[in-house]
Amino acid sequence: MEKEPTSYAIPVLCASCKGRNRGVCGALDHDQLAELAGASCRSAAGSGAALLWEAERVDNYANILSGVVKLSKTLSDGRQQIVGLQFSPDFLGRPFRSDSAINAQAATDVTLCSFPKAAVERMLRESPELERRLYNQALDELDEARDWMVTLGRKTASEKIASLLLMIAHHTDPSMTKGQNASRFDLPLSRADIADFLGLTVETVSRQLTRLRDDKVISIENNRQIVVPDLRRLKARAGN
Amino acid sequence: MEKEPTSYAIPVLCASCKGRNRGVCGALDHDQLAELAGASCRSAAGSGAALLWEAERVDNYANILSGVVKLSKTLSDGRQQIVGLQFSPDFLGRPFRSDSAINAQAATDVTLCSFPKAAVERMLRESPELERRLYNQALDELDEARDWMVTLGRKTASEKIASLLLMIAHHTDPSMTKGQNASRFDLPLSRADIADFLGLTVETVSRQLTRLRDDKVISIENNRQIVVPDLRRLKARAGN
DNA sequence: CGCGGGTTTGAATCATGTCAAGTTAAGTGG
DNA sequence: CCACTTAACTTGACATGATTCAAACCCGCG
Repeated sequence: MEKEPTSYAIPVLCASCKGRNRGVCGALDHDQLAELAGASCRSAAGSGAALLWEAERVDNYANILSGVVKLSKTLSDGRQQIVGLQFSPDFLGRPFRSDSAINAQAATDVTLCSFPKAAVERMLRESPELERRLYNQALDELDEARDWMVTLGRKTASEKIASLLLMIAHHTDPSMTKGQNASRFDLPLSRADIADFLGLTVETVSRQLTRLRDDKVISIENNRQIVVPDLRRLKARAGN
Repeated sequence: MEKEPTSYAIPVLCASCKGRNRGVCGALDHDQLAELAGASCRSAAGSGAALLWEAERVDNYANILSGVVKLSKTLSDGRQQIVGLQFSPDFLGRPFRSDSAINAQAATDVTLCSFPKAAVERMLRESPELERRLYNQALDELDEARDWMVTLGRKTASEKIASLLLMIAHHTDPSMTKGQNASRFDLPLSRADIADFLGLTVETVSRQLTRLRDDKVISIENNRQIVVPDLRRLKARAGN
């Protein structure tokens, strides 16, 4: 395919982009897409890479094209809490504030499409449709955060683990959208990450996972691959 | 003051309204304000009153004019978790979704200014400035929810209590905006509410409060009135 | 005065954390 | 291909912070 000089063409990069219609880019018309694509920059980050760190103000936003990003906060004495996971095609970054005191780190290998802050903020002012999408993502993240507050505050360790497995399944197993009753997926998180997400220790995470395995609710392959033969049984363990 | 027939007048109700410039109404011009005011309706609710309940779809949004509203979620077996507090002039309601599965209940006596859903949503489409404000409120609530995730997941009982006291002070003690080092305020929550907010039991809440009192970090008058002679000492107990 | 809701206090129990020791799996270099 | 290293994970024994259950307390109110 040739690069079209006119602004009506979909930019080359975007044409093949999985985020083109999902995610925020779906809100843009051809002109806007071209403008943003011109300033955009694809990048890959290996598992564990820091994407944005505490006070260190980065002046980029990004779309997540693939992989999983963990958002976390740390207390001064080192205790850590993961406060959210982001999946493709989520938008990464906190508009209107440069100091969100939140860390973003690649949980798995990740590919991003990043934009300079200024470009996004200009478009935000021009396109209510773009702002609407971001607003909706924020509302969804708020709903998720509140769901996790319930999990963190009121569920037992094993309920927490079950809830997390369900959440990961929903976000990463494509067969979950259909009414399937079984699921298979890779854990994007290490045991330590899971502990930091659920407010537990690695040891408890490990114990509860093996308990779920011993009870035949899940089976574990290669430490990271989870198979759920009967989602209802897992849901029953999640305590909602 | 006479009611002005022209749309350039500030509606009577709004003229004396504390939420006029703060909160979302500040985003509206005279016309819009007049339109919304015409459909609006003030109401008072006593402490404990349900403002919106689970599936029960209410078709109103509201501004909180005074008092404190608690947002909570409940598990099927009755365990409850408060997932947020709202203060004047916060906007109450979840745009774009009628089934947020969240409960809103008056924590104290509350006065509201409520609007029909349809009116707000129409204005939302017409006024990017209004949407911007709501977007910003959502982002702020998201930041707060994530802060609480850290508190719920990684702090000890006494750190949780100290953190809550600081948060309440910030929101309800007007002297907190200045660099004051002391504070005095009323707890808008019962011990049971505090427990539901912090993922504890009433007993632990009580024990930790008396421990803070015995250690002279706070003093408690009438069970609800808290005096903090030295905010730095309280902050030191909050574990950030 | 007694009643009832909210709160405090005490003693026993339990879930989860802590500490320490294995085990597994994946390199890495000889 | 085999030691050797290292990080991630699991398992066990013990300690402890928070819950549970029970009782007492406080205070406004009929």
